[in-house]
Amino acid sequence: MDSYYSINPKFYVAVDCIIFGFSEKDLNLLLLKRTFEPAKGEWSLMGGFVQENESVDDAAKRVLAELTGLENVYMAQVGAFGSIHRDTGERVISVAYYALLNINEYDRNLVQQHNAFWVNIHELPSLIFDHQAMVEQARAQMQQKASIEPIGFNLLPKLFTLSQLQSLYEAIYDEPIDKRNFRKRIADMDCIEKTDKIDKTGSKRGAALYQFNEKAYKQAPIFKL
Amino acid sequence: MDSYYSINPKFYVAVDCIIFGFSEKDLNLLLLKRTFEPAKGEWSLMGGFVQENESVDDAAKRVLAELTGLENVYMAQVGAFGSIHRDTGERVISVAYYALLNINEYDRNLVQQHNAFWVNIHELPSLIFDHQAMVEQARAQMQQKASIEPIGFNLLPKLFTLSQLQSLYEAIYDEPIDKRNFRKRIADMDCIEKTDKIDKTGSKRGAALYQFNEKAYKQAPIFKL
DNA sequence: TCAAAAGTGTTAAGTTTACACCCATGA
DNA sequence: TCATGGGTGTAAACTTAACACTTTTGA
Repeated sequence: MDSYYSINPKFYVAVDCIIFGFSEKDLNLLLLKRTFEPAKGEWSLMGGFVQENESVDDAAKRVLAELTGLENVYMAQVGAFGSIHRDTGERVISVAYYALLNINEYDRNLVQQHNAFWVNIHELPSLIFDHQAMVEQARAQMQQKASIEPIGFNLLPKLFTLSQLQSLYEAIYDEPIDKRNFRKRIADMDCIEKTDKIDKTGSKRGAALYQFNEKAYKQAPIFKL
Repeated sequence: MDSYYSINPKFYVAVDCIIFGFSEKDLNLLLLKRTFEPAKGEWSLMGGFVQENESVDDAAKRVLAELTGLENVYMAQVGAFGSIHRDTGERVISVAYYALLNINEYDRNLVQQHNAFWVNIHELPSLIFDHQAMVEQARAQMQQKASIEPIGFNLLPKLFTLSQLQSLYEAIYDEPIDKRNFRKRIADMDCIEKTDKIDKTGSKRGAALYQFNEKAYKQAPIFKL
């Protein structure tokens, strides 16, 4: 049944991952200092080629797992990048995805093997090809989505303090947030609930630990930060 | 220089177009009743395969022009659709785009040759493959974008009445808008300006014709509807 | 003369912003 | 005892939403 299609050309299709982590009150990206061609020695996103036996989404998940050892990570598609000469080698059409993960949970060995490093989002190096455009679009889309859907929690531990959550959103929006107004908004959302646990590591007094309640969110999918 | 890539498979890459028009107070899509395989006889979006000598964006423009005869049409990418069996023939990865055009300006002959028809968005037939998902995503993205960027004007003639503009936004949001509140918001935007022309076709009294001022928008890119 | 669309302001409700002090504790 | 981060409420500014009548004119 290939008769309708076979006059058309075929292309390499890649996926590239914009991997966000949150640490030290800033967003970070997991980037490769390439030890392989093309563009050996330069910085790039983690990427890989789509294979026959996987969907494009699955390819992105596989590539992320190859670098981090993680599965079931939150990912969202940024879009397709299809300029003719975007890859300096051969023509490759790439689909970019961003991933949000807890920066304390990944496979250090794999990351080291790939010569990958967490880089503060305010100190990004030049990236190969159109990877900078991918990062910019990912950042804008993630920011937009984080304001109306509870995706930010993927960047935090299961239990977190309100100060941590506030710092996270300050990093996402890249602007300061008023503490009292922030806490008022949190209090209005049923899906963020206080636990009886206390974090003593961040302050002398100790801060209440909160968690995101998935079920409560599904019952009342209200989220605005 | 293909040595790094050649172990990887290649794929057909297609583009599919969600073509929006505005008529009779409703959004419409330009759809094909297919006269060709695969899925002959069924309804689908206009699509085509990416070629070697064009970017993916350019392929989308070309495919749109093949059907409508139009160039310089507003288009935005919806995203890549890459399930393994999304196309029932061979594996095809498709990138969807939506287009916004003035429903009075297109090449009737080309459209007829392709057996394409404008269909009210509330009366869409079943579509092949994952085209319905493409339409839903396109609709959501267009709605979101139309609220913060002046893309809606692409669906109207250069000169339009405020009633037309209001009907358009009611169609985009699929909900009624208060006339006085709407006109107040328009009055606050420098980029929408009254001309000295009057439309006499829509009412006995006649209505002032307005136009979008691109330069004014660039100087003060403020838009909220 | 009347039907049909154009045009026009005000008020109440709700949302957002700005802002400062006391608390608990470990060092 | 004091430095550090945790925790709390109110009032003003702004934005949004609700609402009804007069005007013009061609049929």
